[in-house]
Amino acid sequence: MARKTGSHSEITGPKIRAEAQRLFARHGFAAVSMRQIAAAVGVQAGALYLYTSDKEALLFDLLKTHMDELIAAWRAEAPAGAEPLAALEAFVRFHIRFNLERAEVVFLSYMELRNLSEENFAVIEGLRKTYETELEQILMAGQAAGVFLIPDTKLATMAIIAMLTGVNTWYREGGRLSRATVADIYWDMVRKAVGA
Amino acid sequence: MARKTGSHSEITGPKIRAEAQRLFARHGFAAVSMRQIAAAVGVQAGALYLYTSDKEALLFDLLKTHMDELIAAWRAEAPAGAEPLAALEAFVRFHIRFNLERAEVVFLSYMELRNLSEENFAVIEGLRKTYETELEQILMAGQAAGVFLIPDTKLATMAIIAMLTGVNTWYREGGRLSRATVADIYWDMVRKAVGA
DNA sequence: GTCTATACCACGATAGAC
DNA sequence: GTCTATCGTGGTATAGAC
Repeated sequence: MARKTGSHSEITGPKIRAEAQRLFARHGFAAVSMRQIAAAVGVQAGALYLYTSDKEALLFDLLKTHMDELIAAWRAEAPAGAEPLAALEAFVRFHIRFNLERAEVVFLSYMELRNLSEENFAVIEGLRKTYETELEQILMAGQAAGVFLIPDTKLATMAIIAMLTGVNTWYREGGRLSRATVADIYWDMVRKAVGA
Repeated sequence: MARKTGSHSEITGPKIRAEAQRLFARHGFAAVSMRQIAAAVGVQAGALYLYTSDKEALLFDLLKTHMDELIAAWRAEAPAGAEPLAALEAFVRFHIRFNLERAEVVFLSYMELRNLSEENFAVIEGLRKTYETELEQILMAGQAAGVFLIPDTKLATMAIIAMLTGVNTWYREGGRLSRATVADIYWDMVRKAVGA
């Protein structure tokens, strides 16, 4: 017996997060209304509050989950005990691939931080810092081993991450270059930039 | 005889743009109301419409002016007939300096493009493309002359601009490094990245 | 050129029926 | 768990007095 209403919490919860992510990425957090999200999910606006305490919590949940998954994915993939050069190459390829696979939420992570409360902002910033430190430690190890020639590992960390994340702003599926080719080219530039 | 009301259009116009830029950069275009802008300027909300046709036109005016000034400033400063290596160094130092000097509107240019109408978006994108082409031509000239070793000048253009613009996300006045030192370090990394 | 006043609409969030 | 209905607020933009 199909019915129009009833219990769908296992479907509705993830669907709300998915639609919110899509709409926030497309139009911006402040420009998207709870009514729009509800319409995209197929429920009434009031029903959203069964799954989230308020609009900001919805954004924070998306960003927090993303950062946790980013760090966990890198740590699962990082070659243990590898030489700095191999570790750096792994990082470059991982960052480009992971960010292209999750372009929407990556975009959110860069654009919508200021819509978080002070406490929630600090949480996301801390996770971002944790991720950046993973790269910086590779650079420092390579510098100490004499295989990299980097004037400042802190600035090199920021420069490399900005450069890699920038791929998301112009890459289009089905364009001139495949993801693998883009990764090859960026790895070439990063390798040279650190003097390896 | 001072009077409370009267003609102030020569002051009010620029003041509206300045306050709008500050508020848009701080809170995001969609999150700032016309009432907030008016309050910061010291007029009533309705008075803003003497200077702008609507809220989006205010944003477009800021971005268009910025892009025009960016391109004009670079063309005024670009060393005429210089070697590719010198031209690239000039570009790197110019981009970092100009963007740090105008951090607010640069931030807007990256964050608020989606709040423009289709036509206005195309105008800004065209100007951005024009600016990027200035760099790409330097890279192509150096590649042709054999002084650069770049796998793909298009990607190198995007990578370098992303890397340089990224300085704006972390640089704080009075921090560990001066602007000049930051420019030195970034120039070192860019120079190596292009194989020079 | 700026003001007050306001039209009109959409917002986030909640209450209570089913 | 979802619905309808609604509260209170604040949004953009305009009208008309001064």
